[in-house]
Amino acid sequence: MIELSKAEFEVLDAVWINYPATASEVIARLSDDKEWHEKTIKTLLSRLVKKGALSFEKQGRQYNYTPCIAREEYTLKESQSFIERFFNGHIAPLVSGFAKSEQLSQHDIDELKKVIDDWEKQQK
Amino acid sequence: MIELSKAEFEVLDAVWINYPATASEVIARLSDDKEWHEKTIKTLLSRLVKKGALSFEKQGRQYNYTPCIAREEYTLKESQSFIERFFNGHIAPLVSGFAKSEQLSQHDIDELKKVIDDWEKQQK
DNA sequence: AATTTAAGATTACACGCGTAATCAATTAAT
DNA sequence: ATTAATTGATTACGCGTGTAATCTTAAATT
Repeated sequence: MIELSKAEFEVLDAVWINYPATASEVIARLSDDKEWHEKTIKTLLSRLVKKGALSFEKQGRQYNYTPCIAREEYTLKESQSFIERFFNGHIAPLVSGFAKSEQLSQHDIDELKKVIDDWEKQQK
Repeated sequence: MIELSKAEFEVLDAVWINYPATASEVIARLSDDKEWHEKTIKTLLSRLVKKGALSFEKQGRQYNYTPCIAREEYTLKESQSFIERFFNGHIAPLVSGFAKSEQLSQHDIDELKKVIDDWEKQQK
């Protein structure tokens, strides 16, 4: 599995919004939430390329970056390893923890029900 | 929030099994799964103390370590920040990702249903 | 009493990460 | 044609982490 740092993921996340994307586009997308220096973001883009999370094509003197993995794929892998580490591979205890600490809204519950519904339909 | 590294968490996890626990007990508990050197584990115990995750009492020349936080409390915080980072604070998409990739067993579904049931009962 | 052992304290060290600054080269502007 | 600006490449640097080795001191053994 490609291992990304927190900051690297956030940059990749900005590319996922819409790609291919140039460095300046990524910098623009991040400028609202982050106080990162332009140079910092470019460093992170390079590291993402080096790690195989981004590819690029030259367009004049700029690069057009494209993710090498889908967001869903990456977050699934991360979720698996998270749940493995903290809950021995079982997802229910995580949800249960949220429930106990009153972190769940009716909306969350509805969404969860739908997930379960869909799962059961698909079983048949 | 106390920030623990992966290795630190695994050592703390071995203390949570049963405490107070001496260094040798922790080392013994970890020896099955891990190839860690005894010195490595002691380093991690010290770092956990320094970070305020463990406290200890002297017992002769040994220390008796006790966690300063409950496992549930720690994993809840970690889960929150994980779900915030990857799923914008919503838990259902995580579960949904598992479902789509066929990571859910009937048993998981049953447990999730129970969590939902309990939540709804408690709402009334 | 002297010596060995063992526990925790201190030190070590390379690598990844956050956070840029500087360098080199090419394009845009004058 | 020069010069200025901008892009990606390279270099920097302190801190955390994984992974111990060495040091110090007190207890256990002989």
